Amino acid sequence: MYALLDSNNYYVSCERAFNPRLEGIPVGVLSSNDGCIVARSDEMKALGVEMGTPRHLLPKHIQQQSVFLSSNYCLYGDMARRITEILRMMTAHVEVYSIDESFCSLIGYPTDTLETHCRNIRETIYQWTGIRVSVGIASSKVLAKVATRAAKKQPWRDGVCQLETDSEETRQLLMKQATNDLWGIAHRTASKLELMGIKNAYDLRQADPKLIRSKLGVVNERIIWELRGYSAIQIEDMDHPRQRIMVSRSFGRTTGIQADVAEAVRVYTSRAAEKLRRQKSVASALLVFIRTNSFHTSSPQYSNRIVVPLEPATDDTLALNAAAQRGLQSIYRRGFGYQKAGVMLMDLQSKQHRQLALGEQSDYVEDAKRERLMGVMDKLNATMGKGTIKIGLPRSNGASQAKVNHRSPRYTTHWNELPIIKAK
DNA sequence: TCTGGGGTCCTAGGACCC
DNA sequence: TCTGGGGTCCTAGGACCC
Repeated sequence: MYALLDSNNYYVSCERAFNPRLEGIPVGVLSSNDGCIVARSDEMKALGVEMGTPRHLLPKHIQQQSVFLSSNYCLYGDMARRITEILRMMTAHVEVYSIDESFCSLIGYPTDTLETHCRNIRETIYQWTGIRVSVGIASSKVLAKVATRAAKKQPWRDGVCQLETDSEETRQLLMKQATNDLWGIAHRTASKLELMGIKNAYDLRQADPKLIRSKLGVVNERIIWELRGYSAIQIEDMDHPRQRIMVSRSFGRTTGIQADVAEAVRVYTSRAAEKLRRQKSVASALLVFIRTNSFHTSSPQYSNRIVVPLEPATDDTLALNAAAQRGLQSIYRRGFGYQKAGVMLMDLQSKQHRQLALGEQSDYVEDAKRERLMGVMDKLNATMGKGTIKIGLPRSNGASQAKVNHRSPRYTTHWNELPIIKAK
């Protein structure tokens, strides 16, 4: 059996845990550059605000009655770690699926105690972190998702819902759930299913797996088996080493200055390299891309990318940045207003098992020096704050710097941002 | 004026080989 | 007019997730 724990309106819940004044009013958390709404409180959902809406397109009356916050990933990430710790304490095995969702294996607990146990977990998380989670319990991940949805939507369940695979209750829920609300099925697949007469999750469960596989591929066939209660989907735990590492951002404002773009690429490459070293991998190739603002249709558009091979495979910020800058130079064109750049590290392998290139001679002395330098850089940046040590000349107020105008304090990770409470 | 970022897996089709 | 067949590997793009 699986339990899926899903935090309600996670980013908003984190903000509210530290700022009770945000309770009961529409709250939206914004994407980078304060552009789009990426998390909404129930009150904001009730106003009809859709996920991903650009903030500036919202009607005025909604803007006026709502509070908008820049995203504070430091805070959300730290709170997520605390929740995961609780889960590891209270269940046999935890697979972290995303920042606000984890699947827990409930092997070893008698079936009739599962719900009580999950209520305990839920209460503990609330007491220790102030975050409300919903819990769905079922024999497969897709059914657990369905259960979690019921736990959220049906108040009388009080946040926890356990589903038997073949019960009437489950059948009713599946019949009420449109296919495109199912995990793994979005509107493209849903419209294809509709043409085949499959409108809800129950229809899909009854469908012929072979037929679905031939028409829509193995991914959708697996969903049928999951709906029937068989476990058919494996997820990658978030802690597993990544196969690609990407860092990209929209700039705070568009720029036609090459140095601005070069700086962005340098900063993104450093970030990506840190992530690479943290998971103890090396990259054999790097992709750089740049693009103008595609929303400004009246301005000339340009977008390009290039893959730069890295030989030997490396995790060294300086080597990676040299490659990234070479790539950038070859695709940069003057006369455009750039809005976004990004760096992707590809063909990652474990550093330990790294293969030497043909004819490569490793320079142990030089390698060891670089290794130490990177180690010191990472350590300083980890203990003294991101960006304590950077490569290249420092520039301030560059165009690529993101706009962050409404960020809450990083309550749990930065002492100096704690609000000061004055004693009388 | 302001329009996110970072991932995964699967599939189809081309290149290439014998 | 005739124009093999089957396999592997790689890549780009589609679809989906939060």
